[in-house]
Amino acid sequence: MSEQQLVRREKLAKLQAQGRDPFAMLTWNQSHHSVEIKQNFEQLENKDVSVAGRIMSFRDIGKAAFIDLQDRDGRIQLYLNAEQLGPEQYAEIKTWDVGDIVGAEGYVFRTKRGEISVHAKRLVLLTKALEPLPEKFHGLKDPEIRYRRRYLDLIMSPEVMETFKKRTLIIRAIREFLDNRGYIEVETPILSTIASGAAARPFVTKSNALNLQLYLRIATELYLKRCIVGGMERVYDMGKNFRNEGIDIRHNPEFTMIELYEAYTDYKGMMELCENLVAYAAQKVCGATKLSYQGTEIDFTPPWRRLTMSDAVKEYGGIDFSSVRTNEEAQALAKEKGFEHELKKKLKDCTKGDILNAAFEFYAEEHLIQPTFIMDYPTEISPLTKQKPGDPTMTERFEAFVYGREIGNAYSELNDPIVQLDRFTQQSKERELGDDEAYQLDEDFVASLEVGMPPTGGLGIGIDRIIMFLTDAYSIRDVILFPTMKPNS
RNA sequence: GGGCCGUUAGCUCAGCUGGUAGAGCAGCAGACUCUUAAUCUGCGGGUCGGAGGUUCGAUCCCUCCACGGCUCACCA
Repeated sequence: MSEQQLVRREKLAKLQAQGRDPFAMLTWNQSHHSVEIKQNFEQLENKDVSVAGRIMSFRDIGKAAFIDLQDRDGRIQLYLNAEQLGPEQYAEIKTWDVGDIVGAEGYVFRTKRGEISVHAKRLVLLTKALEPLPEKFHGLKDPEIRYRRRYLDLIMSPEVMETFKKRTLIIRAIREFLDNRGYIEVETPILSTIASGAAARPFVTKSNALNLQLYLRIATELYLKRCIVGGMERVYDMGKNFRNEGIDIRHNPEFTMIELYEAYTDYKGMMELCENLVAYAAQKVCGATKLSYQGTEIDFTPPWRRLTMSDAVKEYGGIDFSSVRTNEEAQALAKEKGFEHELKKKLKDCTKGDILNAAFEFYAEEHLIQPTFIMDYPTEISPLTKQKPGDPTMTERFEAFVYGREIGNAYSELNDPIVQLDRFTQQSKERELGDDEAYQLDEDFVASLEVGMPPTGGLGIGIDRIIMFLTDAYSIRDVILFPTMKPNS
């Protein structure tokens, strides 16, 4: 234990010995918060207020002192005067430390230097901090401590507090947007015997009661579609998904996703919904639909650009896939252009669709800075999507890209149970070819389609990624309060 | 998983060519009745991430390990 921690424990022990244990304090009535006092100074001047918060700095100038008190919203200065507080209480207050949590009553005034402050008449130590705070000027820099001990980060960095407040507002705005359109929010299982609905490795866990291996969900899709079958018409689930994959600046093993499904519309309906939903949240929380992200202006104002995958590859890679007829032709093209290393399977096992998708990722993705819908994905990589009328090799699917990153994925939902079963069978073959992320067959889901699912549009949006754009966050860890970390010892 | 970088006082950081460590803030003691990175005087505080190795001698050089950051791969 550090010298400073020992000193604080001694101070605590002394208070406890005097029967004034700060940890025995129960309540404090906060009549006002810091920022509120500053904003309503004219009405509050000379009026009594009661505030509470953490001591962030203590400037002792002899028989007077100034405390910067930090609460939920910001800081307010307290003015302390030895004469008014009495020598005994004033002497005790001088033993309090930066980091301690106090309540203060007094009247609002402006100091000679113009700082709106509370002239304290009564101060109470509500909690003793036994550990000193990070340095007041430089703040907390060490990224490891910031993520592991986020509470320190929140105390020391107002912009971090701001980001997480915005996170809540963004999520609230999204719910509001959907609720206004007649959507029902539902909760689908996190624990399931089959992890399906997306291409990702799941986390595995075990039920003791059922003596059964279970998976944490990787998507909510198949359950939400069951809700559509059940007649809910418009549903969404916003919550955590879990994918047992790599961790980087855009990926955390647990992340927040919204999936929504709307009967009697298709992927074009979802396109409008997607751009309007994001624009709504941006307008509501940031006050604008044109935002700066990492120094680049991003314009979320609808309508967003629409481009087919094939056209994107033509535009950014100069390759015209519309003239490619066979898998063999596509394989030769991949080899010739030198992007066959982008393929996840052996070249000879790749279809034209696999190769088109790889070409898209290789040539086009990074250029999609402004919000763009990439439409019409190959059937073989879209096992839950309806085919395009007149072209069974392609599906009615889009992904939304911003700043070269995928933020959303949507389909005209496949509702033909016979075709769906066939697609799952294809996925099983992919699994046999070594793709351990191929979609797993969910028999009850297919059975639900046999009961009949109306034509439906569905959309999934990565909430953390939206929040990154709306808060100008560089890393996904900056928008997740407690990102996944290894234990540190 | 690969590559690069980092880990020194509670925090932010210095530390040269190898001679067992410094500053600022914070802390402690004192002065100061309008300060706001308050100021002034004095003092204390270190398993230099861990384990080995080289060396007369290692914070420094080498190896391994741990954790973290960036990046590539993986990943919607």
